[in-house]
Amino acid sequence: MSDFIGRYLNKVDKKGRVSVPASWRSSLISKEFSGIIAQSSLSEKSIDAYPREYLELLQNKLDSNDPLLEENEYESTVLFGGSVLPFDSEGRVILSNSLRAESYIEAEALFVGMGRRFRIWSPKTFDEYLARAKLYMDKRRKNKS
Amino acid sequence: MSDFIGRYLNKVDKKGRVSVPASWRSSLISKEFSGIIAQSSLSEKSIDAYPREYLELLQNKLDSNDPLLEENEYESTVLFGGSVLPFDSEGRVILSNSLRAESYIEAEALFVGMGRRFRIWSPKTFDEYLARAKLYMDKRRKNKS
DNA sequence: TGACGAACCATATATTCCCATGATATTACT
DNA sequence: AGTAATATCATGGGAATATATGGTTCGTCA
Repeated sequence: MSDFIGRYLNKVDKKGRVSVPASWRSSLISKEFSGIIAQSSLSEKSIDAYPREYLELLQNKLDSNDPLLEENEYESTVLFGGSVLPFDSEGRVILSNSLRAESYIEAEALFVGMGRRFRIWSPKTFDEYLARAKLYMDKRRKNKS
Repeated sequence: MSDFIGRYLNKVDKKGRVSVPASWRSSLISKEFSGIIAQSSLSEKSIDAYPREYLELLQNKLDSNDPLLEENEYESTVLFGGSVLPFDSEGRVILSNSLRAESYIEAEALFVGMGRRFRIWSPKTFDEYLARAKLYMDKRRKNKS
């Protein structure tokens, strides 16, 4: 079930193209669509990414709700209103200018697995995040007893 | 399943024409009708849009209710009273003056997927909406435990 | 006959595909 | 084990194609 594991650093070329880690691709390929769904992360300066199947699951959940309720509209917009990034023939995707700008990604993109989904970071921003995460984990470890 | 995913920014020419994202068109083409059903959103300053099939779904839902109830009458009028916007030969639709005025759309139209339907926004108005939506989603994320 | 809308045509732009190269890892062989 | 042969993957550039966009013409209806 955990499709996206590990950390991969790839280059972004001047067209904005970047290779998606080869070992992840099989989880991102289906008959209907091959590629990733991406959007600026709500909580971090990074790109949230997931397979399209993930959205089908959400769709099922949303179908049983009232589509005209405001909260369901918010959800639909945020989840489905991201970017669709199809693979090119060598398994790359194009990160649009806005996606790159909002995540501070320039020449290098760091793919970080999160199980069912993954994130794409600028290496530097990720380092800062990691430092914060470690601090949090440390505090948590000491409080617990 | 989820036909309308992603976000596309297209230009509106002086005749009010705008291209519908090519990847969405196949979901909007059928033998009976090719184009979109659109109307000013009830809740937001945007245009609600969907394929004609979407109306069949709603029809089924309404059929299970009492047609003589006042609220069902309202619903039918609003949902089925939208504008019919057929494609021209290159996959564009014409946004009427009133549709544009009510959604503050001028030179640019932003198509935002919502799964089974989509909305057309002025970019600026959408930014404001997205901020609100993110706030809601963030609150929701934190409440969950 | 003039305004309007619909179809048609032309071009610019963006996207996708295709091929070439280099790097790295893996396997095979002596 | 050491070295050669092979395969996989990342990367880069250019050509071909699809799409978006803008303009013009034609017909219709008021």
